[in-house]
Amino acid sequence: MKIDPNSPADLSAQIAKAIRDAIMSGDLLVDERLPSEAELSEQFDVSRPTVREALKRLGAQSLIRTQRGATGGAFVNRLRFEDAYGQQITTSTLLLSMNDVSFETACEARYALERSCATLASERRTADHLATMRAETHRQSQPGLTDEAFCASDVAFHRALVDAAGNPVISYQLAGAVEAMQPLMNMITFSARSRETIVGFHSQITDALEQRDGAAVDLQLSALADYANTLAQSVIDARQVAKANS
Amino acid sequence: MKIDPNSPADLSAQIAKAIRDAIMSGDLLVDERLPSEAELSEQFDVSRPTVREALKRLGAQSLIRTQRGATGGAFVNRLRFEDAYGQQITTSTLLLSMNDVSFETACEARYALERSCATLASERRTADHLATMRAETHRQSQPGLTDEAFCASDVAFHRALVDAAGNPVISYQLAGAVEAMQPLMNMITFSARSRETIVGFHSQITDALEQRDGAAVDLQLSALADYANTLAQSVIDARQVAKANS
DNA sequence: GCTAATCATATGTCAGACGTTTAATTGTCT
DNA sequence: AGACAATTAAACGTCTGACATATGATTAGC
Repeated sequence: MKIDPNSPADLSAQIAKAIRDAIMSGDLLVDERLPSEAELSEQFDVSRPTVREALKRLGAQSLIRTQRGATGGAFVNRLRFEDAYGQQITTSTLLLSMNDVSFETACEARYALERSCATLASERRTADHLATMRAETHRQSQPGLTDEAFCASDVAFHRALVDAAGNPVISYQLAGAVEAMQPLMNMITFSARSRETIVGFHSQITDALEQRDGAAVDLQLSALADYANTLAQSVIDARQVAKANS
Repeated sequence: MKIDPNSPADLSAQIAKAIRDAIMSGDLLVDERLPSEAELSEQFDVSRPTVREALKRLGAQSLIRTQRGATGGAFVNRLRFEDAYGQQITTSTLLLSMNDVSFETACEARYALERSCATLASERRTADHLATMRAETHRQSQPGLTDEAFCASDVAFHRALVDAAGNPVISYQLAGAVEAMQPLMNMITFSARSRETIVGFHSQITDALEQRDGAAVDLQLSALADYANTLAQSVIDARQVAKANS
């Protein structure tokens, strides 16, 4: 673990990189304790605040955790899927909003990826998954639900579908694709009729999953994707008309 | 933007959260300049090092960038897909290695997700994509290639396939799934014969893509996934035998 | 009017100090 | 001897104040 002392600036970035590399290469194992901040500052020949900035960088990526007290310090963190979800969702959401990704593109990506777990999900779905999906579908049919709550329930439904595939890697990768859509979905005002249509799709998907009919799940997801796009397009059209009239 | 001054510790985490929320909610726009560190430390009523730690956290997530000098400061960063790739790959790789994800599970996820862009890729692939894929396939058939180089080329091939779908969101999501497999693939010693088989799959996939035959692409990917699993299984079996004999 | 020196601003870094948390050690009492 | 309480030490969390450095803006000089 060494850094270049002559390079212009960003010592904390260099230190963070050195430690990150050590973690990724296996030089530092999970739950291993890093030297104390004082020791690190001596090793790298920098001040303690600089070391701390480096450690905060790593902490932000969940690569380390810190503990106070006598036996405290910085420890290599076992990165758990649940921990990574949050970051994944944050990043995906910002990517969509900051790069003017169209609803269509995001929707296409989401459903293309989600369809990829239709087969696995129909093989492995448990009663729990079905129960969650039915419960969310039922919630979505309640009158008086706000659009935000409807969208949140929609996300929960699809999360259950993805989790039914029983593959944590898939669940992780799709967390971003599914959840990052929520802000885009929120621009849509869901009429009673469109909610009814979506609830219908959800019911059919759940039924197909119960019967372990992967092809039918895939088909319904595809149809749902088309419908979501239609809804979004009508919103966009309406806005254009409004703009033209103003 | 306010924080709770009575809470026990981790002021920098609270400040980072406050700013992160401001960015995600749209209160802070892309390329907007944050107050200077001195101003922030006054606003939040903390010292400058604490503010700096918060800013480093955000910098680690590429949410902000900093610039030195008179008109410098911290700016809300436009998160680009290319910037996000790196983090995505780092996180995915660590998730696999730290959670004892089996080759089978990772492979299943990777190919399930990758197959989801078979249809789109066959509709949208350009001559460039095909050229890249053929070039990588050719490289893979060169004798004397190290296993690492073979794997790297394999990744490049699949990246081109994914990019052919022409959807940046899909490319981003799959970057993690595809690249994170590389360390796992590296445990396999590719015999001349197994390389030949893989090259054969790659050729057929490229051919199918050229003919815009999405179903065939899907089929070949599926077969390739099976073959990769077979290879990995033989490595695992061989190790078990070796262990039993030792 | 244009170039060059100066200045102001803001980040990058350092040194030293104090507070707080936490576990281990020590000391005392039963 | 054993259990509980007080002390101590290690480490992180934070603060203050300072200096170094980069960079755009300003000003002086030609």
